[in-house]
This record gives sequence, C-alpha cells and structure tokens, in this order.
Amino acid sequence: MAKQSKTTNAATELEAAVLGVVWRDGPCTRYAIRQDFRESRAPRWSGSAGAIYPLVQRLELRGLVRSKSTVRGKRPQRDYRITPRGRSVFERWLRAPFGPAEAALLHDPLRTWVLFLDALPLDEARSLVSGAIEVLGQEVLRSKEDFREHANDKSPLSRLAARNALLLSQARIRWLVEVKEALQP
Amino acid sequence: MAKQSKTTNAATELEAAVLGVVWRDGPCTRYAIRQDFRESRAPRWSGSAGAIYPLVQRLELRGLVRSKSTVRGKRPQRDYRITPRGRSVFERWLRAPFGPAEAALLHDPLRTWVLFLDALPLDEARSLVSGAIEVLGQEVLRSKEDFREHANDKSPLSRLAARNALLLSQARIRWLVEVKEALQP
DNA sequence: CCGCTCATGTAACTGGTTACATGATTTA
DNA sequence: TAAATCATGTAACCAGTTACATGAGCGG
Repeated sequence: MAKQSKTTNAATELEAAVLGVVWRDGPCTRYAIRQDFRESRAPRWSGSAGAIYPLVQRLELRGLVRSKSTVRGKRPQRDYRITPRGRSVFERWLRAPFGPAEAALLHDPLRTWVLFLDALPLDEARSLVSGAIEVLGQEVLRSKEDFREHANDKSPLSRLAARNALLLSQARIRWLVEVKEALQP
Repeated sequence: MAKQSKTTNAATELEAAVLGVVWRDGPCTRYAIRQDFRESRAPRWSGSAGAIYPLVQRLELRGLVRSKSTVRGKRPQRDYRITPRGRSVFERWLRAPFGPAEAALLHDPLRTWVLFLDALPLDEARSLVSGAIEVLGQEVLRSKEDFREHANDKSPLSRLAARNALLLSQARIRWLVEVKEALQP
C-alpha cells in the first residue's frame, strides 16, 4: 500500500495532503490543518487531532515543515510553514503520487454490496437499489452546490475537485440503473 | 467510520464481505476466503492471513459461522459455513449497508492529487495528467476483460461489478480530460 | 526431489480512530 | 456570563498490514 517514508523522502497520501495544505495555506496552525480535512467532504480522513498533531510533529522532525511560536493575545500557538526540503518532497509526490495499483481501481462499497444482492428476494433487492440511487442523487446535488461555491476561485482546482465528485456520483447512478435493470425477473 | 459489532449484530464492511463469501461459496476454508479477496481487483483489502483468520474466528465465536474439521488426505482443515444467525446478520447488512456518509462520496486519490497540481509548472502538470489518463485507459481495458470473463455467469452480479469498475474509470478519465483543459495557459 | 500451491497460524507494526482533558478567546 | 470556537495535546483502541513460521500435498 502506501510507501513508508523511512528509506527515502517518500510521503504517504495523508502526509502529502498535509504538506499540500501547509504549502497552499501558508503559515497555519495544526488546528487549521485539521479544519481543512474536517470540512472537506472526502471521507477518507477525519482530521482527528490524534492523526494530525503527531504527523505534523514527524514532518517537522524530518525537516519538511518548520514552526514558529506566535502569540495571539495571551495564548501561544505554533504556525507551520513548508521548508524547501518539504517543498521538494511534496513535488516528488506530485510527480509520482501512487503506483498503478493504487491509482487504478477505486474502492466502491456499493460494488461489494451489489455483489451479494441475490441473497435477497429480487423485488427487495430492486427497491434497495432504488434507495441507493436516491441517496446518490442527493450527493449529486451537494456536489453541484460545492461546484458553485468555488465558481469564482482564481484557481480552478477546487472547482475541479467538486467536478470529480459529481462525475463519480453520476457514474455510480448510471451503474445502479443498469443493476436495477439486470435485476428484472 | 464502520460501526463496531459490539452493541448489536451489526457487521463491518469486511465482516459482511467475508460472510458473503462464505454464504456464496458454501463450506470453504479460510484460505479460500483469502484467495477470493486476493484475486479480487478491489484494492481495499489484501486478504492477508492476519486479517482473515482472526476475523473468521470472531465470527464463529459470535455464532455467525460454524466450522467442521474435514480431513483432506492426511491434513486436517476447517470448512466454514454460514449459520442461520449469520445469514440474518448478513441480510441485515444488505438492507442497510452503510449510512449516507459512507455511501456518498468515494475517496479518489486523484482528486487529492489534482487539488495541489498548481504547485507544479503548468506544462508539467498537464503532462502528468496525460500520464494518469493513460494509466486509467489500461484500467478500462482490464475492466472490459473482467466483464467478458463473467459473460456466461448465471448470476449477473460479477459482471455488474466489473461494469462498476469500468464506468468509474471512464468517469475519471473524462474528468481528467476536463482537468487538462482547465490547465491551459 | 524440488518447487509451487494449499492451509493454518502468530508477532510486530502502522496509520489511523474515538474520546478525553485543558484552557484561551470570541460571540451571542 | 454562558456557550461556542480556537488551539493543543494524549491515551486507549482498532482494523488492518507485512512478515514470518510450519507443514502437507502435488506436479514436473
């Protein structure tokens, strides 16, 4: 799976994403990094403190980010920024984000689910599929909304991310329609 | 994330998938279950012994599967089959496979990747995207092959699973083409 | 008889998670 | 002034992984 960072300067996907956030959002606290993950609709990471704080600590030990204690009011806090070395590790990841194996096939829980759907009566299976289609329909709406929210960004990338979510959801819906048709008696 | 199975008879996704394999493939060894996951192109689980053996053990403790020692030749082995209780837990999972949160948005590593692509020079980013498109093109071919392999199955479900992979890959390709266009100077 | 597959099993590790605890600052 | 948010941090846990070890059976 994701390569460990011991041998070279390779980064796991979460490490790279954190480096990316620090790179993009300039000096920022770990709390802000967490927020970025928590607000993102991608379900892979929760942005839990227990993940982010130690990870950023490790990045600093490896010299990929550095921090400066700034005092906002009375409370001290640490603002992190990416170092040149971190920047180069990040670029290396951008140039080789993952092997073909990882990039290739997405894990779709619905695929697992459908695989066993004939353990249920046909008509029930069909109505469950209809339900899933509805849920995904709402997901489409959310993606469109998300897209509109980034309509005026200078960089198109956030918009494109929302577009990714939209296209994937639509593809799944079309697939589920096929599934439903295949489940006719 | 995935619910724990302590409170009720709920099953995690892997537990459910294992139950499904045992249900579908009749009495089978844990080794055979592992093979099923290892041969599957879905990257979520490796089918490692360290995952499957203890998990099946736990399922047996919970009364969801039972095993019988059969002796093939001289070597003893355990054949597992699903119990009525296991069957009902499995069906419960089929009826409520996941909350909207889990079902909703797929995690696409390419989405994370693209989000930071403007850390690279435009032309390099564009050529990286082209590379990704090519990789996904091969993935499409594999899915089509997979589809053909299940062309004569009695049940359409394996074919539909391959179809899911195909549609998702095609959607990602179309998306990457959009990304490439958006990266024009 | 050598190497591959079948089959079982365990130990060490990893990359996260939830949950908790603390306290400052801001907002209603 | 109470409640929400900002900000940091840690402990316990969990579901998986890799890697290793063992040994039977089988095909070339």
